[in-house]
Amino acid sequence: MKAKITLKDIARELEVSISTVSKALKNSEEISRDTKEKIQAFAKLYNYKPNNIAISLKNKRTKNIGVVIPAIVHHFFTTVIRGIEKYANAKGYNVIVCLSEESFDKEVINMEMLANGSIDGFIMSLSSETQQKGDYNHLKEVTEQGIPVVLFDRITNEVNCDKVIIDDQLGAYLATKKLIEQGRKKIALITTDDYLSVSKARTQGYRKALSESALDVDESRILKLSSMEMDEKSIGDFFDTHEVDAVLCVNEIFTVFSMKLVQEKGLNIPKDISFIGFTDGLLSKYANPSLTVVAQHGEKMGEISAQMLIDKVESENEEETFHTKILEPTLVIRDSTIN
Amino acid sequence: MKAKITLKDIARELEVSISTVSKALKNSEEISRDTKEKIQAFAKLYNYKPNNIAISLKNKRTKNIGVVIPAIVHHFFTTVIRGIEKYANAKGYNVIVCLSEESFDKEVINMEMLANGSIDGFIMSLSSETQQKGDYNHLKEVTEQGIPVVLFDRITNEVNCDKVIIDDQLGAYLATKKLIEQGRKKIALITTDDYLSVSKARTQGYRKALSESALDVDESRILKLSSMEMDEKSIGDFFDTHEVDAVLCVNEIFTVFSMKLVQEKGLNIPKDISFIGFTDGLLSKYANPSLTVVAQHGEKMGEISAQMLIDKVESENEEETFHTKILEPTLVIRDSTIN
DNA sequence: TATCAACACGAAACCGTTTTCGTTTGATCT
DNA sequence: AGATCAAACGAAAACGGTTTCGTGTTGATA
Repeated sequence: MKAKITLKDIARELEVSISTVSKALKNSEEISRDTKEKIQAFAKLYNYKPNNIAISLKNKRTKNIGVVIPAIVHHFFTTVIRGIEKYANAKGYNVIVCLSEESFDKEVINMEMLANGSIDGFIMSLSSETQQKGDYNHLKEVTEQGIPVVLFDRITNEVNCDKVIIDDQLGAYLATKKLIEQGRKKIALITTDDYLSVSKARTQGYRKALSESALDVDESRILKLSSMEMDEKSIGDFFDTHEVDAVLCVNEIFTVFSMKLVQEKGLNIPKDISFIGFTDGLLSKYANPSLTVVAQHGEKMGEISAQMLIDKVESENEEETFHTKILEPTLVIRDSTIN
Repeated sequence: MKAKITLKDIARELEVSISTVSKALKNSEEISRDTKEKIQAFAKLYNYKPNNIAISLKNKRTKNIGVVIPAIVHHFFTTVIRGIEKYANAKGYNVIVCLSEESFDKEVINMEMLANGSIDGFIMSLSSETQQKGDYNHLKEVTEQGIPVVLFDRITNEVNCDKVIIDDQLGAYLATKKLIEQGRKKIALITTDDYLSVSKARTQGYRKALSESALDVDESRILKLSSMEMDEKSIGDFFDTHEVDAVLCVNEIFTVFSMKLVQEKGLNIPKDISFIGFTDGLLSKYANPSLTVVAQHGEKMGEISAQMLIDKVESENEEETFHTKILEPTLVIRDSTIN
């Protein structure tokens, strides 16, 4: 086991001072050619690499960014992470991932752990519990300490920071419009409670599209589930008691499960009933029939979030201007709607 | 913007020495009740939290663990991360995730970035390119520096470290046996090239089950795809030219895609043809019909990996004993096989 | 009254860098 | 010859903690 070599080791070995070694390795003009070559050769030979921790302490910059998300076993979030990684890595940053598991307390604990010097900034999507409570003090504390934060997807306007979202309302609007165009009249919406910022926006888009087409919004056709978790019973009951010819769901899982239910009732998709979901993931691509969805462009979202964060981190000026980037969702047409 | 407060700040404010503050905050017996109370109250008031970086530098322990995986947009890997996070967080560790994207070079770069003090140990699954090249020098260098490594799922025996795998051979064996029991005779295998450690083991299990049942291994029924990526054409060609009554696939995606193909040919699953896949993910659960799979217990795998790593990190002794933990796969029976 | 232990605290080293500010040479200029 | 200057290097502070070892004070004891 050969331990890591330090500047001090090189200095002792070559009988020069630590500062000389440090400067030589940075190719400083201060040091003579001879000495530099000697030191550099020695360093290469022993595979010297500066200690990141020491540099972080000195520079007060860690080159780490903290990502706090509610869950990782969700296709959308993994694509976002991928986008963040891609951009961050290219800029020499590492990504520390923490899961809040939709819990307010875990979100707070994770942020506190990271905020004490471990990271240069946060990229976050709020846990459902946080959005439900409406308590954003942990975020405010962090921003007041001067640590930049970028919120994506599940955001709040109560915190002063950069934000990246897709236009959820537009997404739902486009999807609903599409269904209307295809002659659907009884369009259901399966969503979650309004405390989730995204669900609220999507419901608005759905309502807007219906109103514009002079279709009544039949409240009984809106199923609001209490959480993002699957609730097979509620969805089953809904289809037992409601007759609809199209369904818009706020995620893939609700959609795929619903399709299975109506198929078991003998209905044909998309002849008898159409489906559109949110999130363009594996489930949509490989469902039978394959799913028409509102694509959220998670990877792009991740890249942009990382870019905004790193820009803030590396900018000298302390100006407090925050931007909200709104991405356009797109409709990916597959076989769960009429072509 | 209120900057973080340090020991020095407290010391100055309270007119004591830094060491006194440090000791007081650790409730040292050395400090009098009065002074301790005063310092602790002050620290609480100003929300003092020690700087992680400074502590890391002093202790030579970062409480970070590096996770390097080939991809994150795969259900199996996300479940593993979840397991790692769960255990690591409970032990006060943070998780730095790096993606190799199946690239040897990225794997090397990521490891080098982290190995210079950023982490206390690695949890890794090898990229396909690394397994193909068979070059494990980056791993050997790290272990020689005394940084503990735990390999999971995609492993190699050329590196001395702890390992966690599922018994892939047994998984494939159990699945194939199941198909044979149900009277299937013409069982296909859709896999990837043998350089992937898991694919190799699974192919062996498949062969073993067939041999034991006195069924010939018809090599033409084994489709080896060149990578983990979907190759729609190869799979399509395969089903066009081969008549089989059961299929075992090494992942969910191959399985679901194959099912779609044969359904389009008018075959009924599971009456005419059965399917079994690997990985118990969303795709399997919500496929139509739902998929019978070999569950890999990713979350458990993650937890065990984290446990093995942290045990090594926190153990005083430098003993070089390495263990390989083999998890038992289980068959999750759903509707793509006869019940 | 001298001695001594216990108490309460401070000085300083250390972790591994970076960086500023000397200091020592030898050469050049007047 | 003495002053000046640049080149080449070292000493030391700093980042924010922890920890060892001293040290001054106090009260009790002989």
